[in-house]
Amino acid sequence: MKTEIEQAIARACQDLFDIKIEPVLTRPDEQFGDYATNVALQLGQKLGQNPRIIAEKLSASIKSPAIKKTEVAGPGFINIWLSDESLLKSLDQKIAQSLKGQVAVAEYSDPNPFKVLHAGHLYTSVVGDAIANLLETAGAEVHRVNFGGDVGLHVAKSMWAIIQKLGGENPNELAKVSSIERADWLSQRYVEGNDVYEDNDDARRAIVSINKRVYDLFDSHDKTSDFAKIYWTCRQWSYDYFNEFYEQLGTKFEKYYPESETAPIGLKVVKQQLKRGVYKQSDGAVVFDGERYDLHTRVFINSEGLPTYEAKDVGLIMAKWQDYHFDKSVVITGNDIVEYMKVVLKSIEQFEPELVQNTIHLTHGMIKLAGGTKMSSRKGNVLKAQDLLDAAAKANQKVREQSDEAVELGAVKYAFLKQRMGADIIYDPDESVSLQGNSGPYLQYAHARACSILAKAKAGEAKATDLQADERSLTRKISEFTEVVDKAVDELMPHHICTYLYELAQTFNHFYEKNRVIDDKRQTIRIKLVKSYADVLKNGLGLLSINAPEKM
RNA sequence: GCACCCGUAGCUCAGCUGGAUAGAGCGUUGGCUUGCGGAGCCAAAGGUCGUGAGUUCGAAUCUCGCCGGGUGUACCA
Repeated sequence: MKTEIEQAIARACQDLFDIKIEPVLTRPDEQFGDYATNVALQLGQKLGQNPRIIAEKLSASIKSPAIKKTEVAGPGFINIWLSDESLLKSLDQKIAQSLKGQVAVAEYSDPNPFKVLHAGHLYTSVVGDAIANLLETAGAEVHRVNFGGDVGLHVAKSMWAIIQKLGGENPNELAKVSSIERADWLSQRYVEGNDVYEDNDDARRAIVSINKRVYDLFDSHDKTSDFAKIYWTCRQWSYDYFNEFYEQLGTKFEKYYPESETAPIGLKVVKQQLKRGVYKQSDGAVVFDGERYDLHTRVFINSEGLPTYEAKDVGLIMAKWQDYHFDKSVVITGNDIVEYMKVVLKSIEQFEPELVQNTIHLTHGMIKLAGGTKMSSRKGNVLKAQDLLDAAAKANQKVREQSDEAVELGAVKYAFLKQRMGADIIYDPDESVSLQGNSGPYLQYAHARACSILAKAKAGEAKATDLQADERSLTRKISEFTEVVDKAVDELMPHHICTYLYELAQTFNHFYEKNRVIDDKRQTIRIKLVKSYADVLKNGLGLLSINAPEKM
């Protein structure tokens, strides 16, 4: 519908002024019609003529069967009203398959084995999943992947503390940790290891040596020594814990890229490109000279010959490229590594420009709890993923006096998703579960309510081609859905969906307040609208991976 | 020091490829009320869009300076 009108405007411009233009259609205030365009204002500048006069001429010559009338307003806007019939027809529009045939990779969450999942992981898991959904709904073949450090200093710190706790390298002692305790038990060990690393020289030396031993496990394919048994068992515990978490959230990864896999790839690639002059030696390390591009210079291989995070990331990116040859790769991380990522990508651009061109790095801010409540674990101020979910459950318990996982999860997800990604998020549990206001549960309830209406009335054949004012407003709003999805896909910004769904629910509630549906003489058309409304709510929430129950 | 991000109503945020009176929610104040799920609806109050310039017919939106906050800046991730 939208493109049809855009074409009609483009034709009129061509005929009248012999100018090729791609008109931009916006959805204005309802009083200004269904669509509006400012082409006349743009043309006015180009042609040096009064935009209002241009608008008048254009307005008279835009021809499309879908249009009921056009009007010139303000400095030269052309406002366009669709016929009721075509507005109704637009309810059946499908989401544009703008990414059909494309392969997309979405990498998000990226937790480190042996460590606890914090609020940032929860956030990127939720948003990443929604973004992957957007790519999927636009027709792309989407691969969800995850990255994490199963080797490195943090693992060595954990391993040191684990061995202390077990009274030596006694893998059999691990059996004493029950399965439900494992995740907490591991994160405790990391905290202990991290503490001694800072305070105790002997322990630090021991940890450094453990770090090497962990890398050696991979080189020697050791799965059977006592040390190896401890490592592999605990590593698996971590992955079990992650998978359980993702299952709870309703997201699923096709593949994990552990650092143990990407490190050798990165090392190899960086060494190859060192010969070609992309990277260079400096103070015994291998660096990329970012300063030539107004970026930082960063170390990719340290002076001991070990790959840094930079090289591991090169390995990761190359592995994804080899595995998928993607048209689009989306990486979602915190915004603290934005400068870092620019350097890594700039270096790769020197030898795989197409890969970098197809890569999009999206970043988010910190997740904080409203009211400044310190949910600090014993070390530092990390807000854990579970703390946040617990806070939602507690808040929900308080208002509804019962727990409902679909509602709590919907509340958290929506609270994260409704905000444009980029800046810090202040999460307010009470507000998120609240049944009034712009919240997930509000929309879930709105959907359940619509379903309840539909359950009471049979949908008939709706033949009406004219609409009453409130019906028209609702229809107009529902018909915006596919355009909003297009925009969200285009920008990879799920919050557009949230904003829209909330406005839609408000529009519906406004309609429903004054207009009877069941047992009204306009029942058939109204039921059709309620059905479309419920479908859009369900589909929209679905794009956000939020459940839309029929009853609450 | 330099670089990047952020600064819109009391609070939390939309709006940012420049366009018509800057919009929501929460909170505050007032109204609707035996309802097809009132978990709703209507209304009011509340804004120098951090600040000062510039570009433009037109700036919350683009450019520059300044102020405030955050992050990053060579062998951590």
